[in-house]
Amino acid sequence: MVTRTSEPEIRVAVSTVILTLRRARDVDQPSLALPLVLRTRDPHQGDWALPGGWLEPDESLEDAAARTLHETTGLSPSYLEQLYAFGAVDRSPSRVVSIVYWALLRSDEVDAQSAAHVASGLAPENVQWFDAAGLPSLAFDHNQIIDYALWRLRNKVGYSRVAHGFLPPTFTLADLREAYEAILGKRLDPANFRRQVETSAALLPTDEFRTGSHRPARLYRYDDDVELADRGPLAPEKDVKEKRTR
Amino acid sequence: MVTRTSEPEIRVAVSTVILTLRRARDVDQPSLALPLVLRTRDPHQGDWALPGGWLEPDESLEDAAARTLHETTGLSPSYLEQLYAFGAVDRSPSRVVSIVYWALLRSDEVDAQSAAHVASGLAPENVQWFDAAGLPSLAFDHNQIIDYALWRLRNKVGYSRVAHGFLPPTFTLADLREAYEAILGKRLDPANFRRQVETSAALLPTDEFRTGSHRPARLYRYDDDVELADRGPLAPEKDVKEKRTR
DNA sequence: CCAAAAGTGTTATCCTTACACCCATGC
DNA sequence: GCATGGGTGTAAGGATAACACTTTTGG
Repeated sequence: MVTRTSEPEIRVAVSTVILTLRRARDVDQPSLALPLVLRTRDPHQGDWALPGGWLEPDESLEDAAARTLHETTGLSPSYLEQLYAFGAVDRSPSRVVSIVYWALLRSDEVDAQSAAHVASGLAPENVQWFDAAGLPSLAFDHNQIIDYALWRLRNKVGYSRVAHGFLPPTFTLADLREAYEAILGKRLDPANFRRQVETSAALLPTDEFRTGSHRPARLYRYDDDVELADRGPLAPEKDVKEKRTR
Repeated sequence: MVTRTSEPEIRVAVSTVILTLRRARDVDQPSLALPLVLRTRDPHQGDWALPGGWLEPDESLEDAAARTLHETTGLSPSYLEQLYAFGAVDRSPSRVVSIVYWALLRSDEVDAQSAAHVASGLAPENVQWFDAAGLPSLAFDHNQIIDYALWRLRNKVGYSRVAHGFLPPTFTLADLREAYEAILGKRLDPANFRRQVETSAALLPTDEFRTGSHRPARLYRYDDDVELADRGPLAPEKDVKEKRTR
């Protein structure tokens, strides 16, 4: 067996596709949006790119994703999961292996965290939010990466509760359905949607109702006790900790 | 924005969980097995570990997985897909980010390639095949990694044709069903299984039959023209090339 | 003929889908 | 009242699962 040692010219970076569901003015349907960072140096100077940065020796991949995302955008996601490791030789002039994560965040949290980021005096002028449909040509292979993240989100919304990442602790079934519709890009029957989420038993009804227009709608919350094996043996540590303290 | 540069102490490794379906003596049901390599140095000297090695600067992640797998075991898989990037700080004494792949290979190819590997004079005594059920305690986090690979295989067999990786070009429906049964760990109704794969339209019947015992069984082959979006926008390059030359 | 696997038929059940319909509130 | 979204009912269609049954070979 030949023993080899890695050369230092391979660097490890992390990037994050962080999505939110925002309701544009004069549009009733919310749509997916994500922040991009304007590159201020080569390679790809002047192009938009995913927020990210280099992996530090003393932090895990997920920690690095959360840190670099926060440093560049001020955001702290409500959901964070590894997407894929991209390592083609020619994806960057120097050799970079990028571990990409995807994340979700409520739009009101985006607003609050962005405001706090601006108030802290850091430079936000390099960050801009784009509608996920109709992106410009991005730096590196980031268009392909975002396509893959959106595909994963569309897939996963069917067998997990990732939509939770877009919603406040309590929400109406119409809120949940709107999130599903925006993710899947198609309208869903309200009656059938209600029965499907009810039989899945992942939701708990509360005694509260949202009033303000027409018939009040019951508020629901997610049942944290429901086991869902959407990540298999790679259980997120957060869940484990939550269970321990219960 | 703070600019950081990665320190050279982070190294990138690749490992591969390569599975085969082998029929043990005196057992009618085939079972999943995988090769492990005995570690000859610290850390974890004397423990069994996944085949792998360091990423070289001029090769892609997938190329590195195929190369290190071949160097350590002599095997060339029929199916190869990225599994996950593992990067916990404490998973190794030095900082190593491991990009792990999972792969499939027919047992007769395993035998042929292993024999060729031995004949070429390389050291095979460090490699041993283990039944996927009932592994010993392995080096690093490799037990967890294998659990995740098996989970992915069980999931993916339902909506893709990964089972193809265990089968020769033509095969009977009983062959295919045996592969599914071994992967899923449960018996399947032959009648219903037949109808499911027939309606999925991923199989083409041939004019040949396998004889030798009882009623001859028709041989089928996979229909390469069937599109399956099991990897989303990350289409393997092999498929693209095949389409171009068609 | 007999055993056993290949292959077909049938039925119950569940899930999905489409859509009619009633309910409760703001205006 | 009436428009509108919240919520229930219902029936058709398809997928699944269980299992009886027929076919075709080797011995």
